[in-house]
Amino acid sequence: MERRPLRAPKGVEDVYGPEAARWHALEDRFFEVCDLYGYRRVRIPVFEDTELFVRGVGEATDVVRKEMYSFTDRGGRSLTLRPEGTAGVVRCFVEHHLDQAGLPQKLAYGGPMFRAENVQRGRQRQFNQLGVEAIGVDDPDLDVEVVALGWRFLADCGLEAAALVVNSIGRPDERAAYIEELRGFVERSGVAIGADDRERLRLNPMRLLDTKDPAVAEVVASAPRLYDHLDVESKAHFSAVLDGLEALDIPYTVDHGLVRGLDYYTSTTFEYVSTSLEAAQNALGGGGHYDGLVEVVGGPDLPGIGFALGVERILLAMDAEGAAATDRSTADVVVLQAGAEDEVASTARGICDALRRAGVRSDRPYGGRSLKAQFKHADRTGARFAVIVGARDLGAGRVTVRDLASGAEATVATDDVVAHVTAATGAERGDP
RNA sequence: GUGGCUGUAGCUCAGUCGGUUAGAGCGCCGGGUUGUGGUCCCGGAGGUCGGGGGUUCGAGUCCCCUCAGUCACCCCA
Repeated sequence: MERRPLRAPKGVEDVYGPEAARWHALEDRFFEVCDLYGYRRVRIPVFEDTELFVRGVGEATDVVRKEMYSFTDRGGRSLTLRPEGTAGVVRCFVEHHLDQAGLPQKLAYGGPMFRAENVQRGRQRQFNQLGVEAIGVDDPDLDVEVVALGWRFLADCGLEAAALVVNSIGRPDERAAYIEELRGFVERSGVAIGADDRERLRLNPMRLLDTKDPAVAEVVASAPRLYDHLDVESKAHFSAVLDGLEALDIPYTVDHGLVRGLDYYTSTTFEYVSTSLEAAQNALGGGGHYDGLVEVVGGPDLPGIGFALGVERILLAMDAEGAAATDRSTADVVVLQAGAEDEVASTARGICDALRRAGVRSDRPYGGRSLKAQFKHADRTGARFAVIVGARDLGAGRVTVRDLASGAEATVATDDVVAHVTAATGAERGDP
């Protein structure tokens, strides 16, 4: 039989040890902030009907054209591992008629997303996002709330080198006229257009606005601006959003060249970027309005706005800024055995169980090793106390409790161990 | 898909001009102490030198191929 060690597939990664604790802390913090803002958790599937993404995200997008993990199931259905979260949340909203539960529906989600891309720093094939969606009400103040939620969360993460970029890309009808004008302008300019940009011009001319080609960028810089083609209503909405951000002391920069990669975006769009990361992976997250999406998925004509943040990117930014990772201990108490007598083992087992039932994180060094080795194990867990169970004290119904930091020891009746330990740890926490 | 860089112990890495049995630090296990950890001392386990082929008396070292990882382009989180 083949014994070659198996490795995780390219583009996925294991998270373990202190790093896993960091992830959980980050996710917990995110949902706490969501709770503060009234966004309720929604759990949506990891795979969906392929059609959802083709329609929702858009056929012309890179995501749909070449990055989807699609497969056919045994029933012949085409399914796709979700490349992003918004389409699924909106599908959930439509399918369960959540509009009947009152608008706006404010939802929060998180989890892995999948894109068949080439791997590099800050970009995996399975990556994790945290996001919110507010569906059903068109109000610039709701835009402000969504943008603020993400901003405050990033601040909670200790990210100081974060920046907010905002833009408005208007409604599809406003864009249609502009796109023709842009295309004509670029063609008339006579600039040499590379293969990449030619493709963009054909499929998704808006993307030309963030071209990497300096010559094209120069032409685009002098091209007419989309923002100037927005009507009074759209501009009023956008300036109301800006006013709201200012009122909340959230710093932003307006970039009329900010174009997002997914087709469903309309109106307000924004990105959170880290100035402590290289440009290739400086996007911590982004979002915007998606006013046609609910209808595209088969629901009523309702607006929506949301964002998604990349967990890996936030962690990278935290590393770059030197934000401390807290490495929590895995036990408060470790119950050791001096000797292998049955009574010693069963007492140790019982004490450990009693501690756990009392809510004290407890562990035992299994494997019948030397007391010295057991102490080393206790050290590794970061435990505060070691309880030593051995024949010497057990005859008197007692065990030893050692404070691993100070070395102070107390001899305690086996029945009093839980009270002794909870009193000591409780006093430290300041509990009554 | 394209290009650069890197593959030696669990981890980080050294390995001279091609030369005897491939090393170090950390980590792990054991002992010093049969009831006491962190420090210290001693010992031990752990390697298809990414894989295959070639050159050579001799290859971790040179050449070719290949695989993997990584960074970057594109695009994004």
